[in-house]
Amino acid sequence: MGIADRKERDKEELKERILVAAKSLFLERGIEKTSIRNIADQIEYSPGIIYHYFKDKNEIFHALHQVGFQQLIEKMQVLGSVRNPMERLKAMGSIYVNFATENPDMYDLMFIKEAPIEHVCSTDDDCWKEGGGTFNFLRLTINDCISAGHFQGHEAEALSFMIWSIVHGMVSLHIRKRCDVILPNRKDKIVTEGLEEFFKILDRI
Amino acid sequence: MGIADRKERDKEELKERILVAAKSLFLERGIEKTSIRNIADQIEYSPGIIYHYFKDKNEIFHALHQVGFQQLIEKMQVLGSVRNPMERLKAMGSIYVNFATENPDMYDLMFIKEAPIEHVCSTDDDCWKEGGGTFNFLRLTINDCISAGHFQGHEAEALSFMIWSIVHGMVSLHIRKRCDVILPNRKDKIVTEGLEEFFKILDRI
DNA sequence: TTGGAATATTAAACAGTGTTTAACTACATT
DNA sequence: AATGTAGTTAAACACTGTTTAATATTCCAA
Repeated sequence: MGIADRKERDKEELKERILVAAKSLFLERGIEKTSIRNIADQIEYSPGIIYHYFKDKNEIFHALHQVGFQQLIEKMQVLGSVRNPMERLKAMGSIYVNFATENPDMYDLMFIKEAPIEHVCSTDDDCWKEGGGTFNFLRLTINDCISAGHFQGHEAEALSFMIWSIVHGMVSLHIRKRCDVILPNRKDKIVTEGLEEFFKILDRI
Repeated sequence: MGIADRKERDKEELKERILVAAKSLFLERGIEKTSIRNIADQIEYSPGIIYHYFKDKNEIFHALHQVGFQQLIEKMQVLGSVRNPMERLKAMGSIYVNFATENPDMYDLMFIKEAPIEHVCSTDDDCWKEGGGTFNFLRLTINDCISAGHFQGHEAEALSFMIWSIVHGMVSLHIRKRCDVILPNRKDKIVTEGLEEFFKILDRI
């Protein structure tokens, strides 16, 4: 059935165009100021059409945030070549912080905004498998570190959560402008400098 | 001039009533779903009146977030009695995490939301002195720890920022529901458990 | 006590928002 | 050519923050 196939492709194509439009608008004006009507204007369709492809606005930004996770996971690929688990952990921290610094709006969407996670919570199938995969990778690395004799007396999962929180905390304070206002003179460097302080601690554990 | 005084008091009173209404609405439905009209309804005035007391919606929530800082700073008072700087640092972490867990919406407003900080940035007088005071208190404690021989080789300010980020990271991942979805089984305990992992590290430094 | 100035308050409008509905158009199949 | 279906739209609904001009209310001096 070639026609049904073509129709299917057309549907996918329009869905993709909606996503592309949503992404470009979102990256240049933020989530709040990207309206359904803006997106519709960009793709030259009427606003109503968007609801035939996405349940609501949250679903669009959930789809977008998945693109962000693909980017992040891809960046993490190089970690396979880092043998020493402690070095791997550090490299992971650097990649994470770099990703957030280079793609602040995407990071915001993935780890701070409520919109995409609300969509996950309301459709309870696979619970944030994108983010879950990333966290699992961290947990495995921590396990390797423990096997290599580091982090004695620690509990792997809670420790992984805490270490994730270190990098998340720094970049989210930066993204949500609490650095600008508390350390205005070193606001741009403070995240990487904070990361170095974290590395100093890792060097002794 | 008694009359002018009374007028001044009346103005202050209405401003206070706006704030009280805003706070109760905000705490039960969030910032986005608290509209100027809702607040006006609550105080039984027309919506326009609010703009005679506050420049815009951001200014209202900036005022509210200051109330939150007063609460936090008050909770921090007991720290004066903790002599050992490392113990003081730990106690500070516990207070911070408890505050965030008990007042998640207030914490969100103070450290995550964009609304109040945007107001700070647009009116550039005293740059977030509420938050600045809290951070300064942490910095002083860290200095005490360094004087007592801890954290050798570290740079005080960047270290303070990183340590702040540990607790902020944990509570903000929790508040913005990334714990629910990644560690659903231990979602409520994970923050205090993460804090314990942090304490374990402090015990060796 | 009354008139006028100043202040407080409001209704109405503006330009936008997400979302739903019923109507309409275009097209593949019979 | 007629029919059924899928794609698309215009219009409406109930909201939003904010500004405006008009209206009440209050105060003070004459």
